[in-house]
Amino acid sequence: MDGAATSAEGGSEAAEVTWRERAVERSLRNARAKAMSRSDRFISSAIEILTETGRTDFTVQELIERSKTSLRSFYQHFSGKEELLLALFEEIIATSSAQWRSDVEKLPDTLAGLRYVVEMVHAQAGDPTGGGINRALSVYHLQLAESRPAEYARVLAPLRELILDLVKRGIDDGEFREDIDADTLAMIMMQTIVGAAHMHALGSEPGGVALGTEQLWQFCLGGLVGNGPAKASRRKR
Amino acid sequence: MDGAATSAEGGSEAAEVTWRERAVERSLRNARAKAMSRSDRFISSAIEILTETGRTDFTVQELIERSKTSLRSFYQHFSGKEELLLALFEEIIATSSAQWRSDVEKLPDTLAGLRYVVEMVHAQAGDPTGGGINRALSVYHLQLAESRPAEYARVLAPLRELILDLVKRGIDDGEFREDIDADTLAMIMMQTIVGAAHMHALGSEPGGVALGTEQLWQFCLGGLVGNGPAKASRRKR
DNA sequence: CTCGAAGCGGAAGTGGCGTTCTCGCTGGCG
DNA sequence: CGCCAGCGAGAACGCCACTTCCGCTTCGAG
Repeated sequence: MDGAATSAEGGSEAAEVTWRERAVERSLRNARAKAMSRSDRFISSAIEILTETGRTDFTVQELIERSKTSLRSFYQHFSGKEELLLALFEEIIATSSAQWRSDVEKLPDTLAGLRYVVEMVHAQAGDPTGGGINRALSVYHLQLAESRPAEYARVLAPLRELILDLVKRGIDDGEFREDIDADTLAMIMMQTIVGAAHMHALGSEPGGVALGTEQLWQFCLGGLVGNGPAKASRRKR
Repeated sequence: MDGAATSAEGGSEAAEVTWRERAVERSLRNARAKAMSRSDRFISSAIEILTETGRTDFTVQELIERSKTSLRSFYQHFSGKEELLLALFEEIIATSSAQWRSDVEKLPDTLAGLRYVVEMVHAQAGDPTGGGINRALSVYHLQLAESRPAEYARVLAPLRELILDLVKRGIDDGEFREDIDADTLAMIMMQTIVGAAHMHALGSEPGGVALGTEQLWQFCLGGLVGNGPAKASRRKR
């Protein structure tokens, strides 16, 4: 969770605007700065709980006790518990993706970049230190997809676009197959990676088999390259 | 859902023993037959609700009203709502898998078999008629994986083994890669297929891209074959 | 046939939890 | 100083899973 949860309280700059704005909108007044710090209190306390317990079924009571605030205050900043979780989810995805994107840009080629993303997602899911967050958010993942498809798509967009960019580049470089368009390929990739991350985070690989990052990447690579890629790179970038 | 939900009330023979036994064990007496029919009442009513609403958050009250039974009765057959959902999940997976397995045996080769499984899972997830069930169970999927890892593994075993058998055969025939062992390969396959099914059932493909069965299969095929398969079939079966 | 045990329907009751509401306080700004 | 929005504390409400109690029916053993 390193890059993700740590910067959740510290706060980067660009990526974490959306949910914060929504939270602040609820207390529209000139005391913006104060409201933000208060929203952060809730968020960081929630992160604490999730890190410790790994479950999203904590009570709102527990949250406000830990954050030394009141119920009144909580519902002034978030329309409900679900929106808090959404904010958390968004925050973590956004900051992680931003971090990974900047890391990827330092890597030599597309393959190394995609491989890095696979490694990071998988590693973050399996991280035992504070891995509780991922455990909790894994479960929340599909709940969100079901109850709020639009929000879900929006929240996952940063990661999707990161993968999409890499896939596009891979196709342009002639390294990947061309019989599946980039958007579809990227979506399958993301589903595969995220799905594997869920299983890994929950630690319940059905067959009792622990799935290694390397194997996962090799599988994805095969799917990306396909049987008949334009092996010789056609366009140079 | 045809093969799955329909036979849920009709009842096949072999596959759906486990949960039924557990349910019956709760009312151990020689009136086994009656208890079974009563459990079925709950199950089939639950299937009705899930088919219509696609949500697992129906109230137990609603369930017993529809099944014309009583709360008293419900808790005599199931320890709680969660166990009912578990039974449902198990039933559907087991009967579907059994059906698919027998279908696959009629197909000429391993590739066609695996392709068939991919198609079936994906089609079942996207089926609009009664697709509510899949929608609901998709969300329940990770909840179960988190709250009851052991049950989860057990319930998903039929599908996992079906895929595993096919993958093993593919490796033996020299059609698939050998640098990833069969168990791991099968698990990645299942995760990918099931993950895609979830997205498809929930209808929330993040990029707004609808994922076709054909593309999914082509991707998986690439992952299964890899870059350096023993192209010439080594052992004949 | 009788009687007792067990399953059942009906319905009130319990506890947990998300959410709302009430009230009294406080701190900054005109 | 006085206004008022934000806040803390907590009571209250509604929903829901789950429990418990009562009285009826059924069914099989004696």
